[in-house]
Amino acid sequence: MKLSTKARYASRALVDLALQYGKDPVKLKDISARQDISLKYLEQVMYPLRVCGYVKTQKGSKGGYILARSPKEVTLLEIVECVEGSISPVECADNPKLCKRADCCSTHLAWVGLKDAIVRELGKITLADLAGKHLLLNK
Amino acid sequence: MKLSTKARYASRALVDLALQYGKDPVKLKDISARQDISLKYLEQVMYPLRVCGYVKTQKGSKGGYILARSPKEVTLLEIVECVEGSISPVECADNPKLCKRADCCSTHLAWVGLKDAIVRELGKITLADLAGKHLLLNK
DNA sequence: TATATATCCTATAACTTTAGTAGAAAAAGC
DNA sequence: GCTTTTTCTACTAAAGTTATAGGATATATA
Repeated sequence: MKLSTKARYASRALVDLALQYGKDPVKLKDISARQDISLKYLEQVMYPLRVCGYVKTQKGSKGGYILARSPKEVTLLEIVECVEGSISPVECADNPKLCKRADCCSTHLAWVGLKDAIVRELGKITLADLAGKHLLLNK
Repeated sequence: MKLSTKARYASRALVDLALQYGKDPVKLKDISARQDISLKYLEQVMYPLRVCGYVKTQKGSKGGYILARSPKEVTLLEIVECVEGSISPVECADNPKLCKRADCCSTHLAWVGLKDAIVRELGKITLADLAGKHLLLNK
């Protein structure tokens, strides 16, 4: 039940971008330095976030990344699911047809409940929340 | 954020045992057949559950496994943690010292919240709940 | 006491995922 | 044209997952 480093790095990178929201594009090199994440790896982490529309990019000199949506509108749930795929702890919670026992299996119900709890928790945390907390912790 | 098959198999095996609670020892061979889990793999899954004291065993002919505690007292959280280790989605939620950023990192707080949500959800589901649901679903 | 049965324990192997490196192409600003 | 930065693909090493296999040990019963 571990979160991948990709999901953790993506979350930290987007909080970093949220703190610069409305300003000039942010170079990955800078995020890489601030967050202690390899630039080359960070590039790969950002890729799906751009495809999903969470960030926009500008190439070349003076280029970089900017948040494509308001920090208030982006939740951790979206970020994690964009990078990792479904947050569901078991395949059958997303698609009961994958398991022939799903309709008579009491643990199936429990895993669905677990998934719902995770979705509720991550779905209520926005980048704006995290950016605000960051400012509190680092003032 | 996937649950391992070991955790899922362990849960199903213990629900199976809960349904026979108070009766004779149950052979792994029977659980294996009912649950469609390889006998040899199931042996490995059960091993930590015995070490943690969730099941007792009797060797030899007429032997098998029995639940060592009342189904009402055993939660999914305990089962998953026994088999997988900590349920925490990130190492730093269990031990902040593992990450030097922990005390100034807003995502750290979010992951701790996520862990708490998971612990709350799995901690409230007992084997008795699951056995009861099983009987409802299969009557 | 011999036999059948079941658990116990360790080793190993195939497969998948994770985490990261590398390099070159493409675009943009100066 | 040069520098900077993103873009895209390929590759690799290490770790984790999901099993299978075989023999040792213990127990009930004939």
